[in-house]
Amino acid sequence: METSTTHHIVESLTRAIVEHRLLPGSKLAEQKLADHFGVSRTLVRQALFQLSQNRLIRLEPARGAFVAAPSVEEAQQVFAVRRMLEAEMTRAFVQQVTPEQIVALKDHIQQEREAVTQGDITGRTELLGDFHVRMAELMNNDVLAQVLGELISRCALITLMYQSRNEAEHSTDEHVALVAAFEAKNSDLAVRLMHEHLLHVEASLTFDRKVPTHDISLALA
Amino acid sequence: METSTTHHIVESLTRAIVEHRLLPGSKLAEQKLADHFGVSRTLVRQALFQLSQNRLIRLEPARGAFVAAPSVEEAQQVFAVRRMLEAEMTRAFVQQVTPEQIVALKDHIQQEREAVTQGDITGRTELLGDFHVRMAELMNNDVLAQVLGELISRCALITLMYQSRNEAEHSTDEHVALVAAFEAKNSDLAVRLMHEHLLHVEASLTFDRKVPTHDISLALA
DNA sequence: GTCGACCGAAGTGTATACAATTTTGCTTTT
DNA sequence: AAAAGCAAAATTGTATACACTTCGGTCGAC
Repeated sequence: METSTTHHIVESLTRAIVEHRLLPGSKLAEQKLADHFGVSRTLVRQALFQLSQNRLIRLEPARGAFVAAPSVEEAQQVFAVRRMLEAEMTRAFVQQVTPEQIVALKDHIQQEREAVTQGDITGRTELLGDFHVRMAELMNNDVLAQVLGELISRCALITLMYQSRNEAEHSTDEHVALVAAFEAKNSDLAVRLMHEHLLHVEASLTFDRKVPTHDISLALA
Repeated sequence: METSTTHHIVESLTRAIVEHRLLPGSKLAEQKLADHFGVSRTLVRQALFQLSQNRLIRLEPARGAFVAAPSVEEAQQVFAVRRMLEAEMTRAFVQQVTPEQIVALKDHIQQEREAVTQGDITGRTELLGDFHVRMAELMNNDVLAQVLGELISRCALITLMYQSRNEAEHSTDEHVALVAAFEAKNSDLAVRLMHEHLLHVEASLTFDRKVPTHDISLALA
């Protein structure tokens, strides 16, 4: 099972959703997607099912697939889980940090800066999330990396739905401060910085505007 | 999408795997399952794909589906993530605990005791894991409950692969101690107890025996 | 006698055909 | 004119057919 064709469709749709080329609430008709990718509905259905597991789309019985529109409550819950998980991840990270890991994270931050200066919004958002996944990977804990990756993938859609002011530089600065705390092996400081960092990211989202956005956007699309 | 038939197949296979009626490494042939459930391969394939997302089975391209055999490393990683996540979950739980929640957890522990005295091994294992999910549900955080539920579902297979000595009573006792700490609103104590509890559960597994168990068990089955 | 290649059986991967449900637009009725 | 009902079109759900890969075994060569 698990062919590369299906994976390609998933990747393509994921990018389209995260890059906001497909707006939340949009219908994803199977035959149209099949025609577009030049495959049968079978493979499209596999891809849609996989995307529904990632919470990027919603499947309604006998109605079809729609781009997900995470509610404010769900967004806040995702961030609450991230704060719980990443606080302790940070503590464990500092306890076993190596100079090579510091270098790897500093490299990553450099990539973030380049994306910011080049105005690459999509790549920037992705890199900012990847910083956290990279930490998990550097700890050699695949399970942690996977779980965190799923959470952050859900955050990507949330961020793109609710983000208001430009906050990329701020996030990168906080990443720099985090790495400094890692380097100093100051785990209490690192945990606190991580906790505050995630609070800042959540706070930068504009939950206040009344958003049945997806219904309207469906009409516009 | 998402019919109830597929869900029924998933449930049935899940029970069979968790109850060890299907041993790790066993092949799950699509046509045989289709005949058994009286449906076409289409629905079986959907179910198998869903089970692979839950990490209960492994899909090998052009080879088929096999009951998963989590490695020792993966088991340890899952427990490491649980410790990170549940430590902070516990802290948050104590901060917002209500008398009703305490009652709910005590009720749950009573159920655990009944399963233990009745020798209901499967129900007992499930209830011991559900205690942790119940905490997440009581916090009104669906995302947390879902993420934790997935981790604990993976633990179920791990536990059944590696568990050695009878540890159910011990776990229930530790749940009692946890609830006592919740009731006293002693978050530091609760966090420490939860951390140690998970260490105990992991320590009760026998990672030492050399386990290419799944190959052998395939031969036996 | 052992190793290797080929052939058949079995099983998976994909496409297509058919059934069931929903959606849509028109007709009819009030 | 608005609403309810009905029928046709479109879309999803399921089954089946066919192509391709893998697995087992036998036959043949060395």
